[in-house]
Amino acid sequence: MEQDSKKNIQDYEIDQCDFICVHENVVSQVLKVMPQDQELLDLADFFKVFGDATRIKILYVLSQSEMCVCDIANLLKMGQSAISHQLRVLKQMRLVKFRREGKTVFYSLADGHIESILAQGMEHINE
Amino acid sequence: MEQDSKKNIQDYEIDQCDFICVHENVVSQVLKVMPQDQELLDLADFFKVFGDATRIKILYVLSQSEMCVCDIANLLKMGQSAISHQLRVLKQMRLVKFRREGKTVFYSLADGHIESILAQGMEHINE
DNA sequence: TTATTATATGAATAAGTGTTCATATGTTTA
DNA sequence: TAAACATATGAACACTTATTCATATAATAA
Repeated sequence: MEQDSKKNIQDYEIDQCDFICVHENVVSQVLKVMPQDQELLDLADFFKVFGDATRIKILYVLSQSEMCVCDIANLLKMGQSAISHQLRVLKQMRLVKFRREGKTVFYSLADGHIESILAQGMEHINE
Repeated sequence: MEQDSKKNIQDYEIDQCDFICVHENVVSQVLKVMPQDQELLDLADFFKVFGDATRIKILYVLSQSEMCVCDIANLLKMGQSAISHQLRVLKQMRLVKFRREGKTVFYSLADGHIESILAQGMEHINE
């Protein structure tokens, strides 16, 4: 009996640690409720967009006002190309929207989520 | 008069765009309310921690239950060292806390903010 | 003490990312 | 039409970062 039980436990265990130190009950319970791998990858990609100072600054200034590329570049004291590249990233992740007016393109935040997430982040770091 | 005005405008403008395309009123207004540069850098660093699939997964499993390093490694099918390295990052950003029990170290989420931010991210990507 | 186990960490490597430069696209004005 | 302007984009380079490997540290058991 003792031996059978041990055998089964080892069958479940993956060889990730060199030795057996797994709390089976916890692991199997959490495995059940784990979202699909792809969803967590998407979530990481979403937050990755916030994880860059330039993009954070862009999002912040856009939370104050709609703005064209050149305005943003001037505000952040950065090149137009750098800003344009980052706006593309923000666009792809649907964090900003834009409208064209002649030669100028005005960008703005896509929705209220963005400001809300920024605010929560601020709360955390100011604790 | 006309000339003086133009001169002043150029004084304000930074040479970020090749040509003058700045909306001065917007730019100067937003400049007033911009947080300190360091605060936005910290905010980016904070979100950077969420911008990695491994760390997102760790945060997710810890949102379900306190867990030891080996448990996490098994759940994510990754090496113990990789998990340990990432837990250090999470620890430094005060996203997880830990308690020692003999040889084992149990990690858990530092506070409720974390789950809240994860949930908001999920909302956005599931739209 | 020594052996075993759980975790931590430094170094190395591979993969990813942000900016710059040059240039292309698209719009307006002359 | 050509010239000027605002933005977009591909390529290159420097920089960052995640994982692995080997090893160190720390706690327990023999």
